[in-house]
This record gives sequence, structure tokens and C-alpha cells, in this order.
Amino acid sequence: MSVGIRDVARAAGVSTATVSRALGRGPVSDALREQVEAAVRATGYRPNLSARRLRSQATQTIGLIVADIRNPFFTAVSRAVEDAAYQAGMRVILCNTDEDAEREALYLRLMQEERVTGVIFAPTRATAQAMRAGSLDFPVVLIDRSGPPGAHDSVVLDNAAASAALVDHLVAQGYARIGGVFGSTSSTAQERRAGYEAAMGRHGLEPAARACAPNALAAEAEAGRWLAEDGRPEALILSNGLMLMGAVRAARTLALPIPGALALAGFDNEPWTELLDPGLTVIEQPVAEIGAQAMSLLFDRLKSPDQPVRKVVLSGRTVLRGSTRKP
Amino acid sequence: MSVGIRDVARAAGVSTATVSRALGRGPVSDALREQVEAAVRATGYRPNLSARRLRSQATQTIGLIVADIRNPFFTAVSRAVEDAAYQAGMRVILCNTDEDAEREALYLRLMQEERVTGVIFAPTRATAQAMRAGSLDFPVVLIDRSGPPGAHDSVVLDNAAASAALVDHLVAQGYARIGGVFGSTSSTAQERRAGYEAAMGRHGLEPAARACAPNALAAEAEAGRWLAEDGRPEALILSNGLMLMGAVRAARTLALPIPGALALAGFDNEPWTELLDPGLTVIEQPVAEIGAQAMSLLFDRLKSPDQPVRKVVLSGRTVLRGSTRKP
DNA sequence: CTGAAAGCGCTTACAG
DNA sequence: CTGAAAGCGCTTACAG
Repeated sequence: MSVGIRDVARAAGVSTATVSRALGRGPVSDALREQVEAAVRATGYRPNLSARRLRSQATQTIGLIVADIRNPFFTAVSRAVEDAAYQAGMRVILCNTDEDAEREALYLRLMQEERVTGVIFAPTRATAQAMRAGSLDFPVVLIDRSGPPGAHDSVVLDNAAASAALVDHLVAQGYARIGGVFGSTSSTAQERRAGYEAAMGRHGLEPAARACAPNALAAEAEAGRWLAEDGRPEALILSNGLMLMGAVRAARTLALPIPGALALAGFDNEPWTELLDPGLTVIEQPVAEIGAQAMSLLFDRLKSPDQPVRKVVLSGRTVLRGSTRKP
Repeated sequence: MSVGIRDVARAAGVSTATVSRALGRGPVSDALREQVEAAVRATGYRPNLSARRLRSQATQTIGLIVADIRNPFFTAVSRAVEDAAYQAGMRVILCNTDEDAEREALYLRLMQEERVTGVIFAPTRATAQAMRAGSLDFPVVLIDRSGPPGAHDSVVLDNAAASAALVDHLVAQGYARIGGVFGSTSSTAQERRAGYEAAMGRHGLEPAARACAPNALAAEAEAGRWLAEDGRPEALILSNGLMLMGAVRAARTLALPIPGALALAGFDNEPWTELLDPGLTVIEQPVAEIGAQAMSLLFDRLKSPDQPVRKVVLSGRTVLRGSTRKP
């Protein structure tokens, strides 16, 4: 019922090999190529990609495993990855782990079964540590998060510097009791926390960091608890855009005006952070660059498997807005 | 180099047929099944999905083609679709058309080449009109948008009723010069517009609708122009969440206080709409339900190909907030 | 329940 | 440049 390459060959009066070559980049005379193209149009032939992948042993597929697709940061990175992939004639399989190690293992297994060419992956800390180089059949580029040095290529933000910039700014504005709520699952949140603590130390201030799941609900709960305590912080730093939203919610619930009673700063320059009044001070990540660099690292790795491992560190941009004004 | 089913068979001392049956749901004795499972563990065997799909002629794959992945509405629907799909043992290929007819055609062709089991699709109006039933090799369920009656199963919002609810509310609040900016590419935006116009008529008011691309930038420009005119509307309805954001931006730029100088209402209850002060009045769509219903329609269609075409119409929920308060 | 064999729809050495 | 033939890695009638 479905039309196959044999039907096209018959219609064009050539062999299936010639049809295959005409559709690919094989050497075919112009005359036969035109006959084949006409036959393809006449029959409505569409190649079967499963067959092509099986036979050619090339899936032209890259896997993209992100930690939370609800996080616009990952949506934006995905778009950049997909643009670069399609430009190179590759498709991408997008998977979402919800920061869950089991689902990470599941999707990594799926990638093997799909025989992907390579994977771009934002792993949890646990998985990043456990994942040894060479244990998978394809190269892996870590994104947003890194693992043990030298294990995998990666592209990450200069997290410590970004956190420090936020602390420096808050201190310059006159804040001293600056708290931080950081995600509990990623190396990146750890680095942001370390950067925060180091910067606080440099200013002779006492760091006060807490951790929770890197989503809006958990951050709202955590920030809500903290802000209801005596000696609550007068400024709060959150380690991603979802958590920042949770903190805004918590402040609203407690009727704490921003920045009157609480200064707020965090990561990811999502459109809504500018829409609030006052806007939120954030670190903007070069999302398109992150995705493009990841694909580029992956292609380089495919070309030169034995090349030394590379880590690309990109700088964030500090976007100052009203939420951190002097009280 | 890569371990195949033959290696497992050899290691387990059985035929490849038995390995295949043990991994699938074929009839195998418990003893052999255990031998096979041990051999799979020992060899680290992972089935090749391309081969499996080719041979079994069942890809267990559904295609999900959305119009704009930056729109959180589609992200949310995607999650629901994926949950339902994975529960049924199917994977999903997610594609993003950016409301572009050429990319729609491209992805539809890709779906044919992938030999997908079925497709869930949010088409532009142009494509919805052109897409005749039965012209594709797989069933299609339309989502968020519908086409000519009777062509494809679909699940949509009761768009006209939702728009009317917004108009009724604004009129009740005392607004009369109520304008609307609606997306130019989808049947859904058309229906929202029609619902708006009908409701205005019912109230004896003059409708004033404009159209633009259904994204933030275009809506910001369109609303900005309109709001700078003499006789500008005192209330504005936008046909999706992205456009609503654009309108907020435009009002900010023109220093028009909401709702003091401009009342604002629209579609999609995105988290940020509640965070603004005042919050935005919106129609909340049952996103999870939309995704789940689409999968359900698709499965039913696969089971009963000749069943009459069904259209599931879901109701929105009106969320009243400060942006439409009496001026 | 089990195995030998055919074949899914392609691509690609191998000859010519 | 072109074709006949082999084979990618599986699954599934067909026998037994």
C-alpha cells in the first residue's frame, strides 16, 4: 500500500540504487536524476527514515535532555540547539527529566536505543558525578551544568562571578543581611551559592544560604518560611527564574513591599521580570550562545573524538532594576 | 562493535527469535526468559529502535506540531500530550512551526517519513483549510484550532463564549470603547474576534478589532500605535498571552496606567499575569485537559478509523483581576 | 514454547 | 554513471 523505493524505481525505469543515489548525494546523470524526481512526484514517494537510519548506520539525530522544560531558560536554549541542528541536517529529540535521576537514566538509555549521534545534557549533580567518560556510545556535551573536570565537554555560565556581581551590587546599595536560596539539584546552583558565599565573605558579611528544589513552588515555600522568621534577610538572591517567581509570590503573600521591605535579585532575564513594578534585578544568560556553543562543541567532538575536553565558560550580564534599589 | 541481538542469543544459548520474544511480549518459558535477561545484562544489549520500527512496521510515535513553542500555552499542552503518550508506550516528536505554512508542510512531510502513528497539530488557518481528510497516511487531531467541519477530530476552546465573557465583564464594569487585537494566523483568533464582535453588538456597542501576528513584539507595536491615536480604546482585549504581554509593554511605554487609563484583558492565565499589580483579567484554558483529550481522540481514531469526526469543545475559566476594574 | 528463515525498506560496496 | 546483490538489526509467520 505505502509506496517504496521499488515503486519509484519501476516508475522511473531505473534501479533502486539509482533512486537512492538521486535522492542522496550519489553520482547520477542529470537525465536519470530528472526521471527519478518525476517518478517521486508521480508516486508521492516519501523515504522511510527508519530504514534509512538502519541501513546507513547514521541516525543524524542528536538528543537534548533538559532538566525542566517549564523553565524558559531551557526553552530558549532548546531553540538555539534546534536551529543549529537543523542547519546541519540533524533532527533533535527533546527530553525533559524534571530533575529526576531515574528519568535521566531512562532517557540516556533511550538515546542509546535511538543510536543518536550525540547528546546535549543538563544533568543533576548526582548523575553528572556518576556519568563516566566513555561509558556511553555517543559523545555528551554538558550544558548549564558541568561534571567532574575532564569528563565531558561543557558550556556553562561563570556562575560564581554572576552571583558575586549580585552581592556586590546589593552591598553597594547598602544591604547587609543578604540571604540566598539556591537549587538543590544542580552543580550550577552550587556554584552560584559558592560565589555568593565568597562574595559575602569578601565584604565581611555573614552568608546565609538555604536550598530547595529549583522550582517556583518550592522556592515560594522556602522563601515564605524564611521571610516570616525574626531576623529575616533584607535582601534575597534566587538561583533561577522559576525560584525568583516563587520569591515574588512569597513576598506578596507576606505583604512585604519590594524593595521597601525586601530587595530581590536572581537569575534569568525573563520578560516578566521587567514587567513588574519595580522590575527585578537579574543576571541575563546568553541563552542562544549557550545552545549554539553546545552544538559546536558536539560537532567538534564528533570530528575529533580524541581532542582534549573543553569547557566553555560564558559571562552573564547584570541587569539592574528597581527591586534592588536602596531602601 | 555494538552488541546486537545475535550476541545476546549466543550468550544465552537461544535463538534470536527467543531473545526478541523475551524482550517483547511473546510467549517464552520462564527459564529461557531469565537466561535472556541475564545475557542482556551481561552484554549491555540495547535494542536498535530503527530496526525494530522498520521490521515491526509500528513506530509507536506520535508527532506533535505546535505553532509557537515560546507560548507557554503550547508548552503546557505538550507536557500533557507527552505524559499521556509515554503512559501508552509511545514517544512524541515535537516540532515548532512559528506559525509558518512552509514549516508546517516541512514537518508534515517529516511525519510521513517517520511513519508516525498519528499527529496532533495546531495549524495556521491556511494549512487547516488546505489539509483534506485522508490526504495523509496517519490520523490528525487538531488542537487549539480547528479546520473545515468534519475533516479532522479536534479539541478547542469555546472561543466565542470566552471572548464574550470578557466583553460582558468589561461592559459591566462600565467600559464602552472596548477594542480587540487578535492574532492573524489561526482560526482560534478568528473565533475570538467573532465572539468579541458579537458580544459588542449584543451590548449595542461598536466593535473595533485589529489583527497582527500572534506574538509579543507585533502586539506591542499594534497596541502601541492604536493607543497613541485620538479616540483610543479605554479597554483592550488580546487574543493570547504573548500578545497580552506586548500590550502591557505598550501601555508602559505610553505611561498609561492600568486600569486607570486602559483596562486590559486577554487569554491564557500565565503565572506572570497574576504577579503584575494590578493582576490581569484573563481566560484560563484547561491546558492539561486539552492535551489529554487530544491524545484520547487520537487513540480512539486509531482504534476506529471510520468513526464519525469528533470536535471536543472545552470551556475557559474567567479569572477576574484588577486590570479591568471600574476606572 | 522454540528455532530457522524470510523480509521490513533502504544504502552501499562491488563490478562493469 | 549504473545495476544486481548483500545486508543493516530486528520481528514474525511458519513449522515443529
